[in-house]
Amino acid sequence: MPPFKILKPTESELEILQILWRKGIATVREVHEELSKTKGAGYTTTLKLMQIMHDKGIVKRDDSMRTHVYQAAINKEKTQKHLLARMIENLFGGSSTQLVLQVLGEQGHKASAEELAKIQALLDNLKE
Amino acid sequence: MPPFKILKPTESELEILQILWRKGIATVREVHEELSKTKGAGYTTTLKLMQIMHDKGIVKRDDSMRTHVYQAAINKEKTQKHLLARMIENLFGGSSTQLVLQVLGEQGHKASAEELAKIQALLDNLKE
DNA sequence: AATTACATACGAAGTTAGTCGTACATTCGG
DNA sequence: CCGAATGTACGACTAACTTCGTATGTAATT
Repeated sequence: MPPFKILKPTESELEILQILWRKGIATVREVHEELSKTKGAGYTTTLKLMQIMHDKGIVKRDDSMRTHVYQAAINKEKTQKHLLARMIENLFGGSSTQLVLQVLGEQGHKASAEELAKIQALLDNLKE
Repeated sequence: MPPFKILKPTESELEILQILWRKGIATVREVHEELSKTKGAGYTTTLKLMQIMHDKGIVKRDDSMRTHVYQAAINKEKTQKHLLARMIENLFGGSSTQLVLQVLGEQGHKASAEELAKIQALLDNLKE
């Protein structure tokens, strides 16, 4: 499965990936505009990061135009699962249940009825 | 709240913290023995890391003996909550429910009956 | 046509994490 | 008492991440 060699995007790469996952496709400038809202980095910094991500295979791009158009090359859910697994291993001694308990027990955890129902369904499934 | 200035321990630091959280107190050698089970780093590497952690205030130590005795200086639950919050924000668009669904839906999620009961209890509580 | 604006490419510097070698001090077994 | 074992301290090296400046080329404006 060649498309998922990249298993550990850096923090900056994650910020960019999130924008790409949300927008689908985007130019460097568009990504940079988004990024500027919460971060103070120059345009060429964003450009360089996205070029490096391209080298690594994290993003794909269409460079048939002068202004290149980027999109994520790695799957959002798989990336989430992988990083979650790392956290469970590194921070919760390998117990995903501990993590769930920590999250659900948190103050201000708000979930809609539908979401709670989904969780309940999964839980019932696990019970036998 | 001065005791929690350190909010982002590195991966290696987390590995060491987990051991200290479990053992309570430990010498460098004890931590290193544990670490060696899953990692191939030299003794002085572990030593150096723990010295750096001490400089940062992540661990405390008793150096009245020749062999220093270390313990974690930051709270396990607070560290977990903090890093979890970061991940929810950075990777799950702020939705902790999404994260829970992701974890519970994972293949190979194994939990004992007691653990499932705890989760169920929290869930009932949320449904109120 | 000339100037301005905007795009990519890329070298280089600053930072941090992780690794280890080596020096040196203390303790222990013979 | 002497050598081996064990401890800390610390400098240095590598690799990765992030940042930016500058070069260069293309499009647009006037």
